[in-house]
Amino acid sequence: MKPAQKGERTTLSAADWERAALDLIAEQGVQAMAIELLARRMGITKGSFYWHFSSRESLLDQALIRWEKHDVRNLKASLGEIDHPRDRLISFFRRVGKEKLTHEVFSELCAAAGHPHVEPVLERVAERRMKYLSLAFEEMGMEPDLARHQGRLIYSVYLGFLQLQRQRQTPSLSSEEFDAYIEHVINTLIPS
Amino acid sequence: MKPAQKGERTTLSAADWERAALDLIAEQGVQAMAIELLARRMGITKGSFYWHFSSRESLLDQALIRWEKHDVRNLKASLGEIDHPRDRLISFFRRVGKEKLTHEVFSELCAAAGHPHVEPVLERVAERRMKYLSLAFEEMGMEPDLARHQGRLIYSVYLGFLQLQRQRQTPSLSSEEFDAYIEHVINTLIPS
DNA sequence: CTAGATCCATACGCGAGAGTATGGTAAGCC
DNA sequence: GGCTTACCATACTCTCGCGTATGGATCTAG
Repeated sequence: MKPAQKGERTTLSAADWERAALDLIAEQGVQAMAIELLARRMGITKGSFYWHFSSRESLLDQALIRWEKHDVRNLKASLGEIDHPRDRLISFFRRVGKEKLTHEVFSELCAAAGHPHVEPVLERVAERRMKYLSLAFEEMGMEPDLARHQGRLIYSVYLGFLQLQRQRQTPSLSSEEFDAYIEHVINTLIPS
Repeated sequence: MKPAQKGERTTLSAADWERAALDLIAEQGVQAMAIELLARRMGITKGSFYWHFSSRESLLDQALIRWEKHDVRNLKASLGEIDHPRDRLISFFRRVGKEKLTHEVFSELCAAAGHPHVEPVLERVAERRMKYLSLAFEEMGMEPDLARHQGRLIYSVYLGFLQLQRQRQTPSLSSEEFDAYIEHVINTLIPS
């Protein structure tokens, strides 16, 4: 057969399923990740799926692992390279809106906390992120306990923002209202 | 028949179904609110349900209305009576952990944002609460714009805290760690 | 050229949960 | 006592989504 033209059939890999799964999760949430729907989207059938994966849960696990790795890289990239801790914290907030897919997935994962396979992921991710944030505050001269609290606080603000976003109650992501709010958050929570 | 003894059968009302529904939502989330499960819990069958309600969605709607009313009363009671705005804001945070059922329901509703019947409720509730919060900041002498931002900010902190709670990542609700954190939040976000 | 491995299609079985159809029982009029 | 109405039980139908069974097609090795 022709080995890969327009919509030509080329053989799929497990990674393809995982990526498609993450796309669907980003759009409609964890619980909507149905394998037959995925199959239709990829122009294929279930038969393929159960060759690559043993069950729906296993796909979910693999997809989550993939996502988490990506998230770790993101964290290191966007926070690890900046040396001044204040800029690091600011960049953490500015990061909202960029890395769209990764972020939308995360938002849906938050909504699916409680799911046994999702919870541990969220736990690890939150732990990592809060550590990074707290560390930055320490480097700015805060005592460890204070820095830890401040890290948790600022991460909560971030999570709350995501929640409001899910409810369509954040000022549209690139308006002056939005910028003003971010400015306010930074001034309030990040010491100069 | 004896009109109401121990586990005696007495005729059920729509309100009973709504209360049971809210209980179930608090425990297992919106999507787990299945009518046959509810029926089993109440020692009854579906036949009853479809006499009182036309569909599952209509039960959900009624239950949400009931919850929202309750929440409005709560807000007015716990914030309206306190005259000093600073205490009002502090009480808003201390309120977490009290009013257990109402709070657990809210948490699950947040997780179910995106559901067409839930979203508008969350929207209204958030609007009301943020207004209340902003108003308190205004009364403390903030300019309106700043107060609005601060209201949104503190509400976000609250939402983020709920999210962490769903992930079992908050210091156990009555430890000194918890108190210290709350103290920190208050000191950081509420001017004296 | 042929046998095995790879990858996918088709057609089932099955349980959960919504909604329907219909009949039964108890209570209150007339 | 018969009739109506309120309330509930039983027994279905239907859909959705997971998982399985099985066979067909293509590719690669020997």
